[in-house]
Amino acid sequence: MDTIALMQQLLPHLQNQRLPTAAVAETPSNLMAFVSGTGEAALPPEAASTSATPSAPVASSTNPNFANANPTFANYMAAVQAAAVLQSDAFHSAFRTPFPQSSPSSSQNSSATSSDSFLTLALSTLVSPGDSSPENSRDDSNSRSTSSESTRTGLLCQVCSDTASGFHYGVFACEGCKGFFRRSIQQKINYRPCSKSQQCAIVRNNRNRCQYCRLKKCISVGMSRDAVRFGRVPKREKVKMVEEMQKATARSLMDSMMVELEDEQALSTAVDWGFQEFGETLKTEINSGNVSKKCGISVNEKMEFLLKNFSAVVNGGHGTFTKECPVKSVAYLGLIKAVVTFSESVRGFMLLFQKDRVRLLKNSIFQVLLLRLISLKSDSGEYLFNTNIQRFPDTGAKLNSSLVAEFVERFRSLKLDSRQTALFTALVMCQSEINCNSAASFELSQANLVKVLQDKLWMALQKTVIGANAIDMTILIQNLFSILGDLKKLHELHEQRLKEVAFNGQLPVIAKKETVIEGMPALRRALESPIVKAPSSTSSIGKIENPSPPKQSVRDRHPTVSSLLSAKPVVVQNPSSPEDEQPLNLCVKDKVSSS
Amino acid sequence: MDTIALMQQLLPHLQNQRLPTAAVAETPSNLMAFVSGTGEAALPPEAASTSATPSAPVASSTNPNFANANPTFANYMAAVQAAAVLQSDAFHSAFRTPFPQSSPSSSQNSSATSSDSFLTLALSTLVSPGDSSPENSRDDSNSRSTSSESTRTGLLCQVCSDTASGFHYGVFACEGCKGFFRRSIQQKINYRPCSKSQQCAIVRNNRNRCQYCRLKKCISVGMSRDAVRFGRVPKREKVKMVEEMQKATARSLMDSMMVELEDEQALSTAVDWGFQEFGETLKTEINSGNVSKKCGISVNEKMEFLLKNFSAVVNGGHGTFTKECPVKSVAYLGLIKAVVTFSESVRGFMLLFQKDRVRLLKNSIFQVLLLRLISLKSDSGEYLFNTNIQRFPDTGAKLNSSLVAEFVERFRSLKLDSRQTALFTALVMCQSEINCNSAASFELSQANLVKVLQDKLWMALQKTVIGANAIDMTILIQNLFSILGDLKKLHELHEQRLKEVAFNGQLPVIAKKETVIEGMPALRRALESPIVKAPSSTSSIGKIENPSPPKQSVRDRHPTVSSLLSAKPVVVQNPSSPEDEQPLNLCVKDKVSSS
DNA sequence: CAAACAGGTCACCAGGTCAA
DNA sequence: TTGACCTGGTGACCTGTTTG
Ligand SMILES: [Zn+2]
Ligand SMILES: [Zn+2]
Ligand SMILES: [Zn+2]
Ligand SMILES: [Zn+2]
Repeated sequence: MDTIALMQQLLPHLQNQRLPTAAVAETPSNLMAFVSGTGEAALPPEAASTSATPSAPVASSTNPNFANANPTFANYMAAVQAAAVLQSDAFHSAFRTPFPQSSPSSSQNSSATSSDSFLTLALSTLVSPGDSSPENSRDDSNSRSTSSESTRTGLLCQVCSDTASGFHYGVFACEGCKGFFRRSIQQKINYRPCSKSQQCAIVRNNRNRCQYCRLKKCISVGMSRDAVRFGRVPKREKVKMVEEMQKATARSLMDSMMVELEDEQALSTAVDWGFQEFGETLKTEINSGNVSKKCGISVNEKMEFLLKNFSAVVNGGHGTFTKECPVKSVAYLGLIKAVVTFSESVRGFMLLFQKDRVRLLKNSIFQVLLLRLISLKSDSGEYLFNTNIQRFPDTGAKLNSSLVAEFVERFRSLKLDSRQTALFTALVMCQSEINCNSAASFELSQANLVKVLQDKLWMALQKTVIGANAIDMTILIQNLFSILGDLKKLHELHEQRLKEVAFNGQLPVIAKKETVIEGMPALRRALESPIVKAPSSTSSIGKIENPSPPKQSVRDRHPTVSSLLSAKPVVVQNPSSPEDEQPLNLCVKDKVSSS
Repeated sequence: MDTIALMQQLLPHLQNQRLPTAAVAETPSNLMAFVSGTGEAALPPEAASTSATPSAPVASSTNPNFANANPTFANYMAAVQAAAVLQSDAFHSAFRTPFPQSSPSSSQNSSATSSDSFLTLALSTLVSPGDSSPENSRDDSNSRSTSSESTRTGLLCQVCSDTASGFHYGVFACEGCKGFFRRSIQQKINYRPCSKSQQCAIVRNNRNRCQYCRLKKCISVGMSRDAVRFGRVPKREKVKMVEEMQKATARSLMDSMMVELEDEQALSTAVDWGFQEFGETLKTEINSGNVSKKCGISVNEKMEFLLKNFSAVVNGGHGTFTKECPVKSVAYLGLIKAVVTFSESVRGFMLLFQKDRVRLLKNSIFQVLLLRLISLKSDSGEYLFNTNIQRFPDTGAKLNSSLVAEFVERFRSLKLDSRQTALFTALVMCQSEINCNSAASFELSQANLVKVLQDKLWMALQKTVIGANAIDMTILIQNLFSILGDLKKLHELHEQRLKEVAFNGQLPVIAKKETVIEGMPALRRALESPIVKAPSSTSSIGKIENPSPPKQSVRDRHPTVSSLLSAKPVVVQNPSSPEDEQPLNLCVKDKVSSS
């Protein structure tokens, strides 16, 4: 099965992991049903649509998570699941627990369709489950009962948050801190007094970097030679142990994040490396033909094809709406994997729970891909992705493509270097939740963690633009975030719309545009804002062909497409007056033709 | 010091006894003492051996590569043990537990005498030690003992594929890459961004050519300051590591084997070539007088002499039992060397570990020699080796010789051409372990390799007999394997018996024949099977002169001499009815005379 | 006893050094 | 600048001792 082969190619790091037979045993019928339907995935949309009715109950009965998925989509789930079973150990955690948040977030998300499970599933499979809550150390059958028993209580070292081996010198401590403290008090060593204000956070990863602060932490948590406790411990301290553990867990996560983000230089460098790595992977993926099997077309066309179909393919789970080249969702797995890999290069990101990482990625993958694509350069330094607004023939794609082209122009006008682009992309990824109204569903600790990460990334990005027009740059960059969020929404909506059109056989695109935008409150608000002045022109929104309503009033507290695109796509000359009257450029065709 | 580290791994118990830690007070001086001892290890072995800690340097001086260069019996045990250390990737655990079995195969082998050391030693010497576990990539200019010894751990630098010195910054890395990465993160170095597309391959030879790509590779393989691991490696990880290493080794070995055997045509051609070379060498060897110094006798007589005495000479390690012409064992070294050379012409055979090659050759050398001898042809196309059943004067040799004659007749009736004979011989060589009950002692990876090699040879051989009587040929060839195995056993037993006779000065050959066969369960079963019907004739086995007990019953599950020789020596007309009543032809004289 | 911890042990590694 | 070697640790296990 070529799907398996593809997965094997895409997931080399999972190759050497053992087969998760337990997981297979857990959901045998489930998998069988899925696998049996895999073959249909290769069928063109027409054939798949004919079998929609009979196979729909099958899909819903096999897995409740995909209840309202269309049949073709179920086939893709099958392919991915089968491949995941074969390849991934992460399949355990991805499927052992009920699916993280397949329906709640998407249902809350106003613009999200109910069939984005392919992306969710792919991300859940590809995003390594290594977060802090589950123990990654104990997975094998350790024969020793004593050590595993004490370890399994989950006690953490009060000094470094590593797994504690017991109660040493009056506190729960790991073997390392125990030995360190013993050595420290045996030979009365005076450590060098710490170069950085004696306030190093001590976690497992960095506990050996500052002996001074480590000993300080040891003493501060109460380690003492006098506090030794011998003999068997009565079970009266169980409760206290658990409390300590949980407190230590929360603290250790934030400490780890702080430590991880301590070195701003390292953060930037790592992101930069990851972004370049991402670019290489992307080039390879595009050239490999997974995206588009049409061999004759250029790289630029392939990229456009990729972007144009990404949401439809990934969310819809079937081929593109055009008949020219049906693309399977699995073909995009390599792209998803590349994004996941890039996310892992963002220091601190891996400290988040897998659930949150998946959500962030799900909300930002289109933007991240777009940013990486439009910043790709050839060896000679020229952009590989060149927008041509007139390229897309069908009217439906015009709005979307034009917006993309607009964004590309604006983005490139910033002339960000490699590092800045990488940081910006990372920031887009970590801020993607902001544009969704499901932000409240973040639990507190994780929200704090994400906030810290965002702040640090933003700080790092800001420091790269110190200079003459730093303020202008900052404002422009901020604007770009909003543009991106709306672009993503528009893109998804658009693709969904076009899909419907393709199925219905009609092309009421222009007439329906109003409806499309209706489903998107923020965007609608942005679109309506210039019309506040002229409410009579509300109906003219549909007539995209000639929309030049003068933008007015101050920038919205939540700047959106309309207000942002109204700015000149070149470096803003006068950033203090962004309210300049500008035409609304939702349809850029007019603008291009006029300018 | 790598020597110390290696020896510590190999001999942890010695290490424990050696360090006089009880006398030393506390850690710093303790460490100093230990380290100072380490410093001495850097001295050459001669100097170090005079010091207080001589064990490790002495052990290191017994480098197996030099130890087995001199094939004397005194060095034999050392060579085998050292070779075992060299061969086995799992030598860690092998020494941790009491050494499994120094030579289980030879002791388990029922027919092997305790004095087959000459053959083993000769093979160990002649078989080139170049197996796959040592690194073939490093052939240039590294005369350092340290690198070659630490190579034995089998760990390579994940950055440059040089020999890794340990687990540095989260990955296995060499000293060079470790230092490079340390320097890179200490001083925040920004290397010049690589002139050629940032895709330099980083290997040992060119790792200093592009710092940019080297650092990139370091990061991409996961080097990080956060990933450092201090202290002793946990047991589980070490075991896992060794497993991974073995798996990787096995996988690469299997890959190499597959590649080696990919071209079936080349395989056949090479074997054919080698077999012909083998024949030429054999002719030269026989004519040289090494085999028999009696100059007057014919070539045919020399061949018979060779065969007749081969086992005795080679296994016994002294001259023949006859006083007429004492032949030293070393005279047969040329033959053994010829066989070894032939084995090297079998593609893929050199990929096996030396240990296994030696074992295979030891078990098959007689058959291989026999096959080569009986298929030797003069320039005019006539067989050089002609059996004459009446030729052997002493009664003891008759059984053996008769069986050989029978086999020759049967084998030649197949009318195999040169290539087929060569393939058959190679197959015999690679399948020789099948007939031994020590097959279970093969470690898995090597057994798999041998199996692949066997399958490929068998496939190549089968493809040469496509045609009318392909099935018959196949069956006949399969039978020949079993005949050969039993022939070898009989031969060895016989020679051993004769040796005893020679020492005792008696000739109770016929009377003892029963006893001889008693020591060989499989053969005894075969011999007794026809006698089940007539148990009274058990004693008549000794009377080889007139043994025609009717063969009956079905073929044994392990076809042996009796059942196989009972088939007609011509092409089987009716292979579906092998149970046909046939006379037992252990002594072929009767049969030959009757037919 | 068995559980649990202080202390010891020694297989390991980061960082420094210095000749090439 | 590189990397083989050295120094100064580090921490996973082990051993001996102290308690319920
Ligand atoms: Zn700790
Ligand atoms: Zn500090
Ligand atoms: Zn290296
Ligand atoms: Zn380079």
